Amino acid sequence: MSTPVATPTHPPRQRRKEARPQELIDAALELFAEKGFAATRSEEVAARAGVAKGTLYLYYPSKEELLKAVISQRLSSEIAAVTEYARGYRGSCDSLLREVFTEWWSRVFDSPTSAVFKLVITEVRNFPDIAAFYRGAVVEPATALVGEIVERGIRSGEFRPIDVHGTVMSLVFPMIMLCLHKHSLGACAPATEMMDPHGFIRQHVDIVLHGLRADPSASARGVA
Amino acid sequence: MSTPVATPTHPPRQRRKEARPQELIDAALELFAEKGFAATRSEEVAARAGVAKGTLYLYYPSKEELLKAVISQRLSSEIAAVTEYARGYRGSCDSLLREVFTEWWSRVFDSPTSAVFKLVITEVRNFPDIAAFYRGAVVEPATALVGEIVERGIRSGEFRPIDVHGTVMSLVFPMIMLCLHKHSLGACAPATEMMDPHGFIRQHVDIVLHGLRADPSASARGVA
Amino acid sequence: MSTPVATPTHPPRQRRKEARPQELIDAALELFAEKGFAATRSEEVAARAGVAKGTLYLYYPSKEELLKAVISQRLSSEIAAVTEYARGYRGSCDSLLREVFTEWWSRVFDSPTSAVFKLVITEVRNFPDIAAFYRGAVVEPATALVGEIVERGIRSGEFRPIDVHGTVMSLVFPMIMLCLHKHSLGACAPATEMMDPHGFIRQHVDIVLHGLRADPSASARGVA
Amino acid sequence: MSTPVATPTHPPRQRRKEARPQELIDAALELFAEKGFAATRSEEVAARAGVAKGTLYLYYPSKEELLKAVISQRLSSEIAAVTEYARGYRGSCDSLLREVFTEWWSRVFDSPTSAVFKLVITEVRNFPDIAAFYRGAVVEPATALVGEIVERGIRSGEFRPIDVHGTVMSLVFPMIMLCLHKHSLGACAPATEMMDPHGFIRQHVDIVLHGLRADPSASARGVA
DNA sequence: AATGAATGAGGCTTCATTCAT
DNA sequence: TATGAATGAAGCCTCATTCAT
Repeated sequence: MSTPVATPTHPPRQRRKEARPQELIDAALELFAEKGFAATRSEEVAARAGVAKGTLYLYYPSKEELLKAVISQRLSSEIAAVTEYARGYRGSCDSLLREVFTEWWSRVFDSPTSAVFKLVITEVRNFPDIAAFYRGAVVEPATALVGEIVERGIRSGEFRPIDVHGTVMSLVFPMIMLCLHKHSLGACAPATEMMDPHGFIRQHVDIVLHGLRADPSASARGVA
Repeated sequence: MSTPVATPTHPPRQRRKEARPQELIDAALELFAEKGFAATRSEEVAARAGVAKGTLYLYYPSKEELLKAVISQRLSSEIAAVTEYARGYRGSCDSLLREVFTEWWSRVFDSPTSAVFKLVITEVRNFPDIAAFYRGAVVEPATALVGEIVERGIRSGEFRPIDVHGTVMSLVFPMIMLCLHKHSLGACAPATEMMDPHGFIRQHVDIVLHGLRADPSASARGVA
Repeated sequence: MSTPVATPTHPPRQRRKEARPQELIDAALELFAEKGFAATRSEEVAARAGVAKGTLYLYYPSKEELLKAVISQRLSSEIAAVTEYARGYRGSCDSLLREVFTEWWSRVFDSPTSAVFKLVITEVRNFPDIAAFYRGAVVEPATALVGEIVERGIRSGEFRPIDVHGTVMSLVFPMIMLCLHKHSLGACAPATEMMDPHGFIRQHVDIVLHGLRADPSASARGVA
Repeated sequence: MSTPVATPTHPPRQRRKEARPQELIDAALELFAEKGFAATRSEEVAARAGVAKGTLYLYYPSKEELLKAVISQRLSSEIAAVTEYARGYRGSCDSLLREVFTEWWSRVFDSPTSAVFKLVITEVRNFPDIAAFYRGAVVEPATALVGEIVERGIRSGEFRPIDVHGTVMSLVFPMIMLCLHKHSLGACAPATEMMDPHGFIRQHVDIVLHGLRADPSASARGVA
């Protein structure tokens, strides 16, 4: 029995102009990825960010603009970071690819960024702006980065000659799928949690790189 | 593949009511996959199926029941067909897996079924019923089918010892990703259409099976 | 004590597709003129027209379009009718003007049309479309009609030479003011109802026409 | 009419708080007359007065109180001034009326006061307080002032016997209409600006007074 | 006294669903 | 059985007002 108060107690107002945009984006990413953009009410986003309905609109002029901010904010920085990471690496393409994917995976899977993939898959068709942005800021740089390494490996004879773009997708697609899974079926209650995702990715990269290796006997024959 | 003239086109006036449910499901799958469940108006579904708004409700009691019908209808039959296809196959696990995936892929990618994956990814979290159904009717049988073949390959020494479940995912995930892509980014206008999907899948399965082989030189011998 | 009914009794639905638009326009005119466009809730309009909120939007796509329909619907027809009425009249300009204004006034003042003037005055600045329409469909034809009669009277020597456009306004403005008054101060409760409006207009036209007459002595001198 | 350089412009930093209420009222009158009370945001009023949103509420407890202040502030003083002006005038009623209306018109039309009429017309029905105030402080004194002059003219034989109240309206209504016009249609862009308003009013008063004269030939003699 | 971030009631509009025809 | 007019709950967004700074 708490002391009954007649006056409707307003939650204490906080002025936090600087922090709000990020808090709203974080809340929105969670909810949009969980329920979809259309099924998320803007009031829910505000509530999860700890503000009132109207406050959201002080920072983003509409729910749609919020969506665009959510998507553009997370991804570009990750790609840039990994590209930087790969620059100037010395060693075999095999080990560089292992490094790159391990790095990327560690940044993405356990972070909220993993949810962005679901959001993009789900919403591009409704918001063409997003398609253009995602292609230019994510798909192209990432494809270029990995594609160049694979290409180098083929030219050096480390990998057998094979379609480069397809190889990139063979490497990357399962990682994205795992992100999607995490935010869809994987988030549904009574799941026998599918193996350790980090272990899976390590094994997946290993299998693919194994499958890329130039056939030693063939190359032996070719060299001989 | 198309039967040019023979299809018995029923005159539109006497389209019999037995065809309606399937027409509604087809229309709904297209639209739900394109725009998402929440963003699709039930009137649009009716319109695409060629009936009036009210008619939809004579066949499905609510938009949500329609969604469940859409998802449950397409997938179970495919899995059953492929399982049947694999039963009693004689030959190497490598070639069986190539057969199975080729068969499955040819059934799924170019058919409306490819859209179901996007729908499931998008909507499971909002409709827990769907998660249960999808796990039981799709994930488990499919995983079991492929997993058993891989396991057999390992036991027979054809494949190197490796985590089975992970291997299944390495094989399957890119195929699902390609279905998702087809209905999201891939459907957005100015796309350099990513390679031929059938070619990609053939190469992907090849790379992975290559990476699974117990002894490269042995396989080289086998191939040679 | 009426029989209590548990089920929420829905008012009987009526299908009246043909009659709705006019009913909605009539309701909207009353309310917009009474409270102003911005202060009228679209639900009130619907309620006064005897339909539910959503029904309004089956006939007009937005509150603003409803406003435009309200304004354009009433006025054009009145002007046309009066112009028709004046065509082919034979007699003095003085008596023609009396006829025209009596006719116009009898059509407008006691009908809902009187409210349109308030609406136009109030809302033109917010909706430039309305200004263009009103000028073209009302101001210009009406000014032309009356102006031509006055001009004829001047040329024939029946009226003294005087600015024509100003004269038209001297005649018309009090009539419009009376319409405005009827829907503003005049509608506020404890009013000593200002004289009979019809009597006032008759006297006003009489005074102005009196004031327009060519000075008999002057013209006598001029003629002599 | 403008005093070019002499106006003591206060440095904006030390604009003293005594000026604020008038600045707010001026800003509010402009905006309320332009867009209507309901369609004007209180933040706009504050901005036009050069203060922040919150500051408005330090001077007026609500938007509605601000409206009442706007209306009551402007008009009473004008009436008083003109009444004073008319008191003790010696000469014909005809010339007194010309004087009075010229004086009143020169005070009102080119000043912000002209906007008050639109505001009253628009908002009385929503705010009954305003009706009472306006009747008592404006309509009655003004009617009384003009009515008495007309009455005197009739009793003295200068004007023909005619309904006094109606005559007052015949004189005054076009002036108010012109004020309304200035703030509605007249403010909409591509207007062939209707004649000079001052010229129009002079002619209008002339026509009406002409129409009031007891005997045209007598007046002809007077003029001649 | 002044500011402007924050609040939340309230209005416009959409759309799943119902039901008279 | 099929239709589509009608309904009203619910979501997006605005803005008068409050209050921490």
